[in-house]
Amino acid sequence: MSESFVALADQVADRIRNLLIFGELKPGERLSEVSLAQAMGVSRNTLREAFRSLTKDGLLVHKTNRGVFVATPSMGAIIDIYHIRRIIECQALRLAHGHHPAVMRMADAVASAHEAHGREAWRAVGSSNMDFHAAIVDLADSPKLTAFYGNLAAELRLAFELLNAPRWLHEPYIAMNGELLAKVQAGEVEAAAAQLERYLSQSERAVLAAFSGRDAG
Amino acid sequence: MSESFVALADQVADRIRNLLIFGELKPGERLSEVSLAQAMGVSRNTLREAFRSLTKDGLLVHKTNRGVFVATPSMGAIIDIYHIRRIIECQALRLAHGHHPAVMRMADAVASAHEAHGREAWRAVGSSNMDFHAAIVDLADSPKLTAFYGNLAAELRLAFELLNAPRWLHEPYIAMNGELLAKVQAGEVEAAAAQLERYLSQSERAVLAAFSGRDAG
DNA sequence: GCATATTTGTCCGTATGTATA
DNA sequence: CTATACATACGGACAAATATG
Repeated sequence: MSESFVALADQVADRIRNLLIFGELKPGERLSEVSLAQAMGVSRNTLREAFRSLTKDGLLVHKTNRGVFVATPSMGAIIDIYHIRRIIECQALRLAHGHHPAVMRMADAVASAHEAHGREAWRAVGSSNMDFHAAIVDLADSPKLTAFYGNLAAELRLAFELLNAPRWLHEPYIAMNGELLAKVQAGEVEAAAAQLERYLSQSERAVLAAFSGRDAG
Repeated sequence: MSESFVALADQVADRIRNLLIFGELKPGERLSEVSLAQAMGVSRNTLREAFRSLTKDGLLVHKTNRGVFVATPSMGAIIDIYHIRRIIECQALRLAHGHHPAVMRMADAVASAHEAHGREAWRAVGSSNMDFHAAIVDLADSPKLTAFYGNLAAELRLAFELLNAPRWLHEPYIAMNGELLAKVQAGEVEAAAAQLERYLSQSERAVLAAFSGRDAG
């Protein structure tokens, strides 16, 4: 349990990451060194180390002599993320065999998305959908790719938070995830990859549309 | 020129990165906070921030209460890296069109590899080869993917350094890079992708063979 | 455009815990 | 087992840059 003791700065980074994921820190918001350090009960130096970690992950942006801010995903960043997702996720599907342990995690994600849909818990639907795609990436059996994808997903989460339309963003994909899962379980990986390609393009268009339609000023 | 002023910790991280790339810091070596901070003329706090950056990149590993060490790529890590390279580079090739600006960088890399080969400068051959593959990734026009690939390449460089057989590791691929370039320029992207797939598998086997054959104790 | 307050960037001293000889 | 060396973390200090009135 106390096996891998993580450094304090890493704990702080994790706490901030959670604040970001749960939307308690809004994109664009400035994070004061002194205030946050005091609020979290750590020194400024420790907090700065945590900042550096999160900046590397693209969750915070660092402006010299001005401080760190919660990253505000740009349209270009979103296009980039979906572009990479098409490359990585579709290829991971092609390499998949139906009895890979990650397939069970895909099934679990579909189930919990359905359950959350019944409760009209749209943000929970979104989380399940993201679990589904993380499981797809895990089909590739690559720790480094999994970690990289985790960063992309976290940044995409910020964009979803910014758009603040969880039902519109997540509901349409519950059924599609189910179809995708069925194809993978049936071993029709090429068909699954082709469908995911269209799927991701549709999702990208929806996000970008919502993005350009937001407070246009 | 002084447009983007980088923070001191970033400058320090870059300097350490260069020491790693040029093999002046060997894999497994420990980096003392006090010594290095003094040697580089910065405070320990600043150095620790740099350490955190490089640890995120996988170039250094952090052992709690023991300090930071130059990463020693494991066999598993190398397999992972080649696995990801096949996914990313081959797909980037498939998406390429022959007049993409990155194609010129591929050609430049082939030319400088030939030039270095004439001088029997094998490490320079290796650098050119890596430039060639970085250019392939740039065919995908994805800043985040380019950055991610840069991390993989830096870690792979550590492995090459560890093996210390630059000619054996790099010479065989000069010609292959030329063939690959020709196919891309001719628009035969699918053939190029197939060839790169075999190419990378061969390279992986060579690296792993050298890896298991090194000081087996 | 100027003076002032705030905040970051960086460094130092030091206390504490942990690992190793 | 003791001693030493080192990483870890904290708080204070000051200059430089930025924001504010």
